[in-house]
Amino acid sequence: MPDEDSLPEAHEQAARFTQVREAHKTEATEDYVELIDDLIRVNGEARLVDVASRMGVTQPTASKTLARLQRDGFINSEPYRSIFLTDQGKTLANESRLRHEIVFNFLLAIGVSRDAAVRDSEGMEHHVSEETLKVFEKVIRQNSK
Amino acid sequence: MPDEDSLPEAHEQAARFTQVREAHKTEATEDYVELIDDLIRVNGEARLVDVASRMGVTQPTASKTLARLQRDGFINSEPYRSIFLTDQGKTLANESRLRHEIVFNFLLAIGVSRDAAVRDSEGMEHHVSEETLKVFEKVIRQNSK
DNA sequence: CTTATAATTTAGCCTAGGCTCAGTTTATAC
DNA sequence: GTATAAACTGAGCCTAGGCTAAATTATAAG
Repeated sequence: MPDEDSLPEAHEQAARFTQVREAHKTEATEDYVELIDDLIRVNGEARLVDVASRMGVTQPTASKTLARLQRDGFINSEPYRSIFLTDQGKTLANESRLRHEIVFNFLLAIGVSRDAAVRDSEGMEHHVSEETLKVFEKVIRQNSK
Repeated sequence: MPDEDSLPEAHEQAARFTQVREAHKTEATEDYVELIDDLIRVNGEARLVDVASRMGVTQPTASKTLARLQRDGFINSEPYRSIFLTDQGKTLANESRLRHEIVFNFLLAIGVSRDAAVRDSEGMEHHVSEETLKVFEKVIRQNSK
């Protein structure tokens, strides 16, 4: 039961929520470039139809999001053609994949089932700070010995 | 380097992203009721001005969100008066607080600093499944021995 | 080589959640 | 008890990210 002292300072609490909102803004971008990178590796190219079906959205929704990614310099694509990552997009995709893998392997390491780890790492990866990520890596290393 | 087999089935991958999007929809609601509950405990009442400053948004933004929470049955409030949680709101606030505390204590238990734990638990709490939460609790118990 | 199908885009609509600026209501201070 | 300040609301705008329906372009089949 919290008492008077139990509330953090308003501006600190506000800063945290603001930070979470910032993270949300980049989530879609990260998820899309990560997926596009996967599709290129595995299929040789990334097509909108696959992006849409794997993101679980309709094609017009994927199309609109991809237009934003292009506007912001993460991808390149000609109308009706397949999608390419820019250097900026590749960098973000690599960072996202690494982070995703660390969170996933960490969950496995502490005993979470493969299924839940797959599901939870998708949402968690965007909200883990560098510091926490380092701790996750340490736990993974300890467990693999 | 992924090969042909490395992509999950499209419908499974889609289901995960859809699930994360669902979680996002309830995030704001959970954060607001949790905060309102805290304010009532500590201050005796929850006022919009405090909700806004602690969420890090302007008063009109908080006002609009609170209108939605009222529409959806989580809070009650008369115009220009303070905010009360409905039973549904209280239930959600309790669940959110519990979940938040588990994630926070788990991060501390594995060696994350207090500051980072405070920050990361805010974003992570909405993306941790029941199964993973149980594992987190187990780790907390092991560490407190 | 034409026709049918599949992929992509465009247009238009919706909700959530940000914002500013202006107005109204409530509380506070003389 | 009235003036000022603080709290709250309302109007209107923006972006992101969902959707459907319809048009366009590219591809495949005969």
